[in-house]
Formats: sequence, structure tokens, C-alpha cells
Amino acid sequence: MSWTDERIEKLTKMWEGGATASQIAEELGGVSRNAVIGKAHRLDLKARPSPVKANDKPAAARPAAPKKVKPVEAAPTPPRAPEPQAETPPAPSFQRAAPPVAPESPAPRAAEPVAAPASDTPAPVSDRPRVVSVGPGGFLRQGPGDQQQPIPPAPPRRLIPAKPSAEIAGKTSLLDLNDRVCRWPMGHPGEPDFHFCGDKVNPGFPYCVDHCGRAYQAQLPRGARRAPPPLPFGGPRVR
DNA sequence: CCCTGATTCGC
DNA sequence: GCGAATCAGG
Repeated sequence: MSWTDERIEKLTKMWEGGATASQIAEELGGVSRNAVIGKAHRLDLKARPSPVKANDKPAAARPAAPKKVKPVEAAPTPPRAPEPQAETPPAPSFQRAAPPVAPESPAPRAAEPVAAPASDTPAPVSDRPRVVSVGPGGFLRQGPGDQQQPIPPAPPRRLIPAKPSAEIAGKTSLLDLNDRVCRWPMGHPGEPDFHFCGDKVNPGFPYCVDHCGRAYQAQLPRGARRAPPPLPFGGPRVR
């Protein structure tokens, strides 16, 4: 594979968007991660947080330099002040696990404090940061002198139990299990009506008397044992 | 071990 | 210019 214009463009976009070299290589196809990194450097695309270079100790001896000695870099890095990186917008993410779906939640209207509950007294307009414009993703750009309001702590929320599905209403659910009720499963996990027997246990056993009869079998004397008949493939479901 | 980016160097 | 091999940190 060669570096066509399109491929270079894709590489550049993804690299600047924060995708890893592996992801870019996979996306482009036909190239290795190393090829992507090499190309990115040749394009002068670097300057991204490197796990290796992030920590540059000034005088840390580098004993392992069997290859060529690289020219001494710039003078000792001055203490890194919070560089104004405000101009870099939240670049599009190319992360794999980023499903861009937000199924049911209504899109928050811009220019309105999203997390402000109705009960809270809204901050006076004069106290709010002056909104200059709405940026991508709905975040609010502020004026140069404006400072981000401290985010008010989330109000305490009352947790209410999730409503059990109708199928298991009145049945013994996993959370209802204790050592006094029979934990014989009824149905199969994942089924909507999966639950547990829930009868009073046979004391000393995890199951009720009935299900103890299913769970335990008396050891028969040697002569009386019979080989169990072969089951059809898959066997019948035992309930 | 896995991952990451950086660097080197033969091609 | 290219990219495998290697290095080095997380």
C-alpha cells in the first residue's frame, strides 16, 4: 500500500483527532502501526502524549543508548505552565468503543444550565459567565475574563427501587433470596420470568423439601445401581 | 503480558 | 520515503 493523498488525509485527521496509531492502521488497512507512526512523524504530525516521552527527567541517565546519540534537545524544559490550549476543540473521537448514540435522553437545550434542578435558585444572570457563543457539542464559550462557575454539587437524590417486571411480580427474585427460602431456580437466567422457588426451605438445606428431592438422591447399594438410560442429544429440559 | 508513541536505520 | 525492529513508559 502506498500513501495516497486520501490515506494521508485520513491519517492526519485521525491522528489529530486522537486516534491511536493502531486504530489508524487498522482503519487504513494494509499498513502497520509502525508505518502509521513513521508516516505521522515524517508529516511532522507528532506532539501527542507519548507514554514514553511524557516523563522527561532532566538528568535521568540514559544508559541504554546503543544506537546513535541523538542531538541534544532543547534546553531543560521550563516548568510546564498550564498552556492555553483552549483553541483546541474537543476533536472528534475515533475511539473504538464510542457508540455515538444517545437513545432516549432529550437533547439538552443549549444556553441552559443542564444540571440545574428546578428547586435550585438559578444564579442571577449577572453571576453567570457571559455566554459569547455556543461551541460544538453545545458547550458554552465564555468571554476572556469570565471564569467557570463552580459546578454546584448534585442535589441528593432519592433512590427508588426499580419496578420489577410484571412477569416476576410476587415471585422470588435474586434479591429476595435468603437462607430461609428455597433457591431452586425456576426457568433460566435471562428469561423474563426467571425467578426462584421461594418456598420455605427444608431446614439445613438450601431448597424446599420438594426440591431437595430433586437435588439430592439417596446413595443406592452397589447392586441396585443401574446405568442411566442414554439421553437423546441435548436431553429434555429438566424443570 | 498487553498497550502506547519515539527512534533508528537498512532498504 | 518507507516501515520493521527496537526502545521505553504505562
